Order: sequence, then C-alpha cells, then structure tokens
Amino acid sequence: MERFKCTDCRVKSSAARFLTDDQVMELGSNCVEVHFEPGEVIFKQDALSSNIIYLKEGLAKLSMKGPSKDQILKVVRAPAYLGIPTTVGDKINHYSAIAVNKVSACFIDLNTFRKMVFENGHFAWEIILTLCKFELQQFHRCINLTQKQLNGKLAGTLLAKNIYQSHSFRLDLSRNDLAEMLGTSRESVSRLLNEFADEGLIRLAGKEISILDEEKLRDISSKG
Amino acid sequence: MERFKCTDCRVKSSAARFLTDDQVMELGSNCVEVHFEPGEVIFKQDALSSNIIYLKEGLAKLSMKGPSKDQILKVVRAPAYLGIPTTVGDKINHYSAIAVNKVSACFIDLNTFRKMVFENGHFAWEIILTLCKFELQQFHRCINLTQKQLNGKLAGTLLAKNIYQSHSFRLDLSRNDLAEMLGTSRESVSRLLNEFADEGLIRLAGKEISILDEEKLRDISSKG
DNA sequence: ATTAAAATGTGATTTGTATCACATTTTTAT
DNA sequence: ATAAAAATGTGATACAAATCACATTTTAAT
Repeated sequence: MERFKCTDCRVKSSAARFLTDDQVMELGSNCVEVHFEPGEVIFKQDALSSNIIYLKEGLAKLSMKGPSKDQILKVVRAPAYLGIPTTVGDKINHYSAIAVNKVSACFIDLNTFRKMVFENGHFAWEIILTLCKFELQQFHRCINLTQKQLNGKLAGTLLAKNIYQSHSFRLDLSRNDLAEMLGTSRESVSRLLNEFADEGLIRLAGKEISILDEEKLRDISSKG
Repeated sequence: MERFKCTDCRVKSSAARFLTDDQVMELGSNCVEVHFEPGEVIFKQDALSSNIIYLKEGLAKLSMKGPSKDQILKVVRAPAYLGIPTTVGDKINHYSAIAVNKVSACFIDLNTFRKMVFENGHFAWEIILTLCKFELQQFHRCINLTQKQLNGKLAGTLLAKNIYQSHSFRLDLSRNDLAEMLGTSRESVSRLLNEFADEGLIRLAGKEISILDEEKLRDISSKG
C-alpha cells in the first residue's frame, strides 16, 4: 500500500497544500494515479464518473460534442484540476478528456473530495478560487472565438498561457486539433499558420513552434 | 436596523439555505440590497469590488470588453449569483453587470462570504456546485457561438433557459443586445428575427416574443 | 403636441472563410 | 525497407454574413 503517495507529491494543488497530514493521508488512500499515452481517453463524455481528476503531468485536451463536429474547450497543462465541473453535480461527464502527450492523472474519489471541502474551509476556498479563475479564463477564451476573425483567434490561442511556454516549444497538437479549438477548418489553420511563418511571426518545424514576433502576434490578437 | 432582512428572504440561494440562523443574521448585517433601473450599471469592469453580488429580482446582462465591441457573456435571471467569479480572486471586476429591467441586487461583503465558506461546509459545497454549473453552461454557450451559423445561434439563444420563460414572454433586450450576445451585427439579428417570424417560428410584437414552433427552433439550433 | 434622439428595418456590395478536390509529406506498421 | 495510412498543403469556388448607406419606426424629452 502506497499510503504516502499524496504526502510526497511534488505537484500538490494549491488547495491540497491546506490539508492536514491526516487529510492528505486519507486523500492518498482514496486516490489512484493512472498513466496515459498520447491519444488515450482519460474520461469520456456521457459516461458516469465519481472521480475528480487532477492532471499531475502532461497535457490534455477537453473536448465536447458539438452540433456538427467536436469542440476542444480547452487545453490543460499539468499541474491542474481537469474535471471538477464535469463531475460535481450529476456525476455524468459533460465532456471528454484526451491525453495530448504522456499524462499522469490522479482519480480522486468524489466523496473524499467532498469530505475535504466540508472539513477544511481553506481547501474549500481554494477550490472556489480555482473554479472562479476557470470561469474567467473561459470568458476570455469565448470572446477570443466569438469576436475575432481567424488570424486574431489563432494569434490569441498561440499566446494563451496553456499553449505558450517559452519562445520556442513543442506543441503536440495537430492542425486538426487547432481547428477544433478555434472552431474552424483544418485547411484554414494550415494556410494561416504558414502565412504567419511567411511573415516571420513564427517558425514551424514539425511539432516545434517558435514565436519570433510576440508583439506583432499580440497586435493581431487584440485587433481581431 | 433591518438585521432580519436575510432571514426573511424568500429567494435565498440554495447555498444560503444551509446557513444557521446565526449565520444568516450575520450575513444580513453585512449585506445591502440595492435597486437599479433598466440600463443602470450594477458593477463595472476594471473597478475594484469586495462584494459578492446576488441578483434577487430582475434580469441583468454581464458584459465584457472585447477587441472591437463589447460581448454579452450571459444574461442572468434572478434569483442567482451575479458576481462570484469576478470578485473572488483579485477583487477587480473582470466584466460589467447592467440591469436589463428593474433589478434588486444584494451586495454581500466578501469577507463575510468567505467566513461562511470557512465555517459551513454545506454552504461551501453548494457554492462549488453553483460554480460548476456555471462553467458547464458557459461551455455550451461557447459552442453555440463557435460552431453554428447565425440562425442556429439565434435559435439556441432564444431557447436558452435564461431567456425562454414560457411560450410567450417579454424580453427586454434590444436587437443590439442580442447582437452582442451572438457576436454578430445588429442588422443580421434584425433580418433573421423577421425571417423567423415570416416562417412562423416566432411572433414579434414589440418586446413580446412568442415561440410558435419550439420543435423547429430546436431543430435549427441543433443542426447549426 | 412637437421635436429630437434612439432603435429598427432593408437593399446592395464586399469579404472572409468553409468547402471541395486533390497533391504532397510525414508517420506508422509490417 | 516498403507499403499503407494519417496528416498536411494548396488552389478554385461558393456562400454566409459583415459593412455601408439610408429609410422608417419607436421612444424619450421639451
């Protein structure tokens, strides 16, 4: 029994830092860590779930069925909670989570999570803070997709902090993934990405993306 | 001193129902009710706030500055929390709230709200449930705006439960408001609304809207 | 009641991008 | 190493909706 696994976790959530030693122990014994390969489904829309999912390592995309095609709601980079909103409430997953690269995810028993909220006000408050931050991000994301034309959307997405890491980074998303994030077509993403490269805003080399002219990209993003 | 005002409130939030009598009393003495006329600003983006806002009566729109024009994030019908995400965190309002018709709103002191979360696990859990529900709604709203063409967006919005009340209802939103919700132009909303009326899907009479063919509207909404 | 101002309706034109069709490259499997 | 499959690139065309320009109606103010 690895009852100390959560105690020793180096990527504890800001909420979990407020748990007492006993509570961390209890969390540890009601929580499993699972590994996923790129493309594997972490949890699936419409399936039942009684787990809160915490992304310990890797990158995951959250995807929801749309009227015609799937929509990638957001890309989440560890460490972060993946599935609070989808679990709390009616226990049915309202979206799917798919590993983008190698992922470790912790499945936390919902009742245990709930117990922590009841027992520990600090923990509860931090979870509330997290959810509020989620919602504000989501508002910005939605405006990015609603008000701009494609070049603005793409620039905004490339600069989003879940995507952007440093000026040069590896992004394991396909053109199709980007299209599903932006609510556009694969072809348009392809065209535009190459256009950005031609204009010297970015450099493309396989999965490696280099941001060459961040300022110009911000400009495009904010002009719409 | 009307210290019993919250005690007697007939539209208590699901969270507030879990408060003890003492806690409700304390809430009451750290909370003011304010009335707004249509068009008045309840709180303003970029301003400081240390209040959680609860919409007791009326309809309000939440609006955020976009790159070119404002975006109406959502329309909120009482009773409901209006500003948890915008207050919790950095205490700066990240969006504005504007009264659509006559509104009563309760301004709850943030520290008191926080104290309730710390002291009462039931209350905290209900707030978490509320925020999760918000986020899921927001996901659906975003897909509605990202994946469909205009007729689908409009149909989806007309049928959204914050808008739709019964088959016939008064909607105090201008064409421009609807355009800002859908991320489109006033002219397009105007044209399309009349088109819907011509096809017998709805009936327009000033601010009164009647849904004549709900099924067809659902069809348009889901087909995109 | 009259005027001013705001909101709404409607045609003509322009434009961004979806879609289709197919070529090319990259990745994966054998 | 070779074949098969997946992902990506690119031109041509079609179309939904933005924009512009102005008419009309409704609402508010004096």
